This record gives sequence, C-alpha cells and structure tokens, in this order.
Amino acid sequence: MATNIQLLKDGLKNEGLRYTSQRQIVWDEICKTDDHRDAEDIYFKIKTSGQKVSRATVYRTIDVLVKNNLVRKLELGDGRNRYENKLDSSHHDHIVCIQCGRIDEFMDENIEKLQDEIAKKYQFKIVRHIHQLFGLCRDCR
Amino acid sequence: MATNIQLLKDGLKNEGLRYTSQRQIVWDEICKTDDHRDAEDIYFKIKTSGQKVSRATVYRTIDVLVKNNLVRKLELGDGRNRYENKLDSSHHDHIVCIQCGRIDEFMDENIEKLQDEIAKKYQFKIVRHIHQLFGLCRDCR
DNA sequence: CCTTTAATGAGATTGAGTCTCAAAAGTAAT
DNA sequence: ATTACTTTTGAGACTCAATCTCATTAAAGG
Ligand SMILES: [Zn+2]
Ligand SMILES: [Zn+2]
Ligand SMILES: [Zn+2]
Ligand SMILES: [Zn+2]
Repeated sequence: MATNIQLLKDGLKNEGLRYTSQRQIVWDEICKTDDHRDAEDIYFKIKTSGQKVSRATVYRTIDVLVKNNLVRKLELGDGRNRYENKLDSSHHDHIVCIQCGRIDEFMDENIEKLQDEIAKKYQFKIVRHIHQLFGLCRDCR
Repeated sequence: MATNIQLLKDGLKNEGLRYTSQRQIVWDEICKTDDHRDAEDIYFKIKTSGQKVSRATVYRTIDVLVKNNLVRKLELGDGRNRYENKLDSSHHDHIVCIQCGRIDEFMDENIEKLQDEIAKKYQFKIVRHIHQLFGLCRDCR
C-alpha cells in the first residue's frame, strides 16, 4: 500500500497536480479490488465507510487517475463507465456475461498485432481500442 | 426504395408489430445514408424535413429496427449510440478518428476467428462483440 | 506564517434515453 | 362501414450518469 501512495504522489507531481487526502481515499478504494466497478459504486463504498469525499471529487479524481495511467476506464456501452486499477495488470480486453455481469479478461497477442495492421492499412495512428465480447458464461448458458 | 418498404413490413410482421407511417419515415431516414448517426441526428433530420414523428417514437422505432436486424447499433462508449442501416453491409467493425469523428469500417476474418477461440477457451457463448480502434486519421495526424 | 493557486463540496444542470397515459390509429370480425 | 379490441403515438415528465458553478477550503512554496 505504501507503494500505492508513492505511485499516486508521483503521478500527481508529473502533472503538476496536488496530493490531497481525497485523492488518496479514492485511489485506495480503487486499489482494494480487481473488480470492474462504476463511479457510483466507488463513491458509495467510500461514503458508507464513513470517509467524506463528494461525488464530484470522486468523478474528478477518477479522471485524474485515468489520465495518469493508474486506472483504466472500461466502456461497456451501457451508459456506465467501469474502472479498474492498473497496479499489476498489463493490457487486456474483456469478455462479459450479459446474464450475470461476470467479467473475465483476455489478451491475445495475435489480435493486437492484427489491429496494428488494420491501423496501417487505414493510415490511422491508434491511441486506444475497445474490444469486448458479450455472451453467456458457462454458469448462465 | 420499394424493397426497403417490404423489408420493413416483413420485419414488423415477423414480430407481430404493426406497419405505421412513422416507422416508415424513421426507416427511410436511416436508409438515406450509410453514416453512423445518433438518434438525435435522425430525429432532427426528420423534424426539419417537415415530417412529424415524436422523439419517443424515433427512439422506439430504432429499437424495433435493431431487434429486427435492419439496423445496427454502434456503441462507441461516449454516451451516444450510433446507428447504421444493414441494407447491404455485412458484418464489420469500426476505426474512429478522435479528432474529426471520421468512421471507417474494417473486417478481419482472422480476428473474428480468434474471438471464437477466446470464447471457447472461456466457455462463453458469444452473442455479439464490440471492437473499435480509436486514433488519428491520415488527415488529422 | 502568508500568499497564491488549485481542489473541494453542495447542489444545480446537462443530455441521452425511458416512461406515462390519454388520444389516435391499425386490425379483425360483424 | 361499424364496432370492438389492441397497438402505437405524442407531449412532457422523469431517470440516471456525469459535469458544471462558485463560494469555501486547503496545498505548496517562499
Ligand atoms: Zn453469467
Ligand atoms: Zn479488466
Ligand atoms: Zn480525422
Ligand atoms: Zn459501420
């Protein structure tokens, strides 16, 4: 956890931003699990734990963390963004159960390479991608 | 265009739904271009053309068309769904310019196959996927 | 400390999309 | 056509995630 604090401090310093207790609280909460949670979840977890961070600050801090590459934003296309810490996870994409909400992670080096080739073909300089598979998990079929 | 009308009538009949002038107007508007437009765009295009279809009906009709496989919904993760007609286009994914909004279409048989393998590995039965590449197009670099 | 500047909180606002319910219109049988 | 029944429509209220406003609070550096 000590290293998490330093990660945050360094990230903020790099951007010329200030280290505050609220930002630490939000970052701590996001580091607590490897789930893919939305901002409201994170906000209410903090709230019910008795700590005081406003909704606006939670949203603003999450944006800061995403920009600083500490958190990844997951766009599932259902109107709620999800977030996951990037503490130890390298790049991956997601396979989502439309029944129970279970989210598994996958990473396929070949797909990543093919994406680069597509970018070259269309003469785009890619900065990010969204790749999600939706279906029924083993338990839900 | 005559065939478009029949496509709509058949699609509605299959679902036990009624053929109405409003549904025809919405479907016509979506068939007019091969763009990837959001519901508000479609609504205002109809409105400014002098035809009268309410916002609620435009949204409801688009849903009907998506369910009937006449229209594809595109989830770009920015809070606005886009729609495109499926008149002649087979399956494809999208490569999007984050600067000018340009959307190109791509389709890679190998990626599609690799997705199936991932689904097998994770024991999911896939029903759809989202795959979008975001970056700068040639003109915007 | 003191000053400067950024961050926070409470609540208003936005914007896409959905819901409600009375009125209108399609459908089928008489 | 008339009637009876059911679905669809329209206007506007409502929802929900997310953003914005602005007065107050608190970092950071000297
Ligand atoms: Zn499941
Ligand atoms: Zn993940
Ligand atoms: Zn561009
Ligand atoms: Zn397309």
